[in-house]
Amino acid sequence: MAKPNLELGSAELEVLKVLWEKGPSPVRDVLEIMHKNGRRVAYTTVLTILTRLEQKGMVASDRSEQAYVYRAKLSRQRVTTARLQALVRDLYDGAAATLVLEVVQSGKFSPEEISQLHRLIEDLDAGGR
Amino acid sequence: MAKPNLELGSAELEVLKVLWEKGPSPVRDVLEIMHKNGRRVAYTTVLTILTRLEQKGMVASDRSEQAYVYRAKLSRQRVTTARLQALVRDLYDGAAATLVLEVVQSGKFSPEEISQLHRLIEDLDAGGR
DNA sequence: GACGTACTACGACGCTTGTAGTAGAGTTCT
DNA sequence: AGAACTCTACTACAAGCGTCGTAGTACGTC
Repeated sequence: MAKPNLELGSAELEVLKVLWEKGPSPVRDVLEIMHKNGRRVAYTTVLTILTRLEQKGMVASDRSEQAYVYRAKLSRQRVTTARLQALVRDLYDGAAATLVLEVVQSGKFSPEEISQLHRLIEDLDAGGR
Repeated sequence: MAKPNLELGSAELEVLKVLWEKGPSPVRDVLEIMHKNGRRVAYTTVLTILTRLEQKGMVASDRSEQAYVYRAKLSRQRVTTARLQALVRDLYDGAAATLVLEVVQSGKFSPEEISQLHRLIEDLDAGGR
């Protein structure tokens, strides 16, 4: 199975996100959700994006109903980790810890998030050995 | 001061990375380092990229020597955190901890790195409250 | 069966990015 | 001075992406 190229534009990502959160949806629904999120795009724009995503193998469509229903073929986690790994690889030569260090030090995390991270890493540290 | 748009293409990022690691450099040096890294590009390509980066305000050039010497105007950390934050915002509605969880679970960290992260987060957790 | 409505197919356009060639200006060597 | 070399400015071009219009098709309603 060919590894799909996981590079996505911002609009493509936004459409995918709707699919992840709402599950398989027709174009109309995707459009409405994007409108609710403050993104003003035309119906045909969403359709075009979905068509392109399908060409890239990232979504699939079913035509049992009147309109095509699109669903994501890649999990959010898959896309996320691929992107992060690319970031780590490109900018840090693979030193993931360094990146996390810088990110955490940037101070953009709330205290609750830090606690959450703390627990998270602790579990990993304990479970991983 | 206008907040620069931190969106960068992969080639632009690669050039910036050289400047971060080697410090201010003329085009020729950047080119040679990229060649050493296995990236076969033409001199003029690097020049074009640097010129564009300068237009975007991400690098500056000095002409005291024969050739322009370019230096990065943004720190690596700045770019990294901006990118990560964009990722978190776009894909996770701001829930950074969730993202980190997924990344760490992806298993791309070595035990040492996990320990390192552990200490890191612990310090933050202690110091932050 | 004609009409309105919804959906899809196709094409188009402008901007960005990756890539590079060519021409011209400046520097150096002889 | 002339040749060789280096550097920059300008131009170009293809691919990718965000955006959408238009035209055609299918379906339900009067």
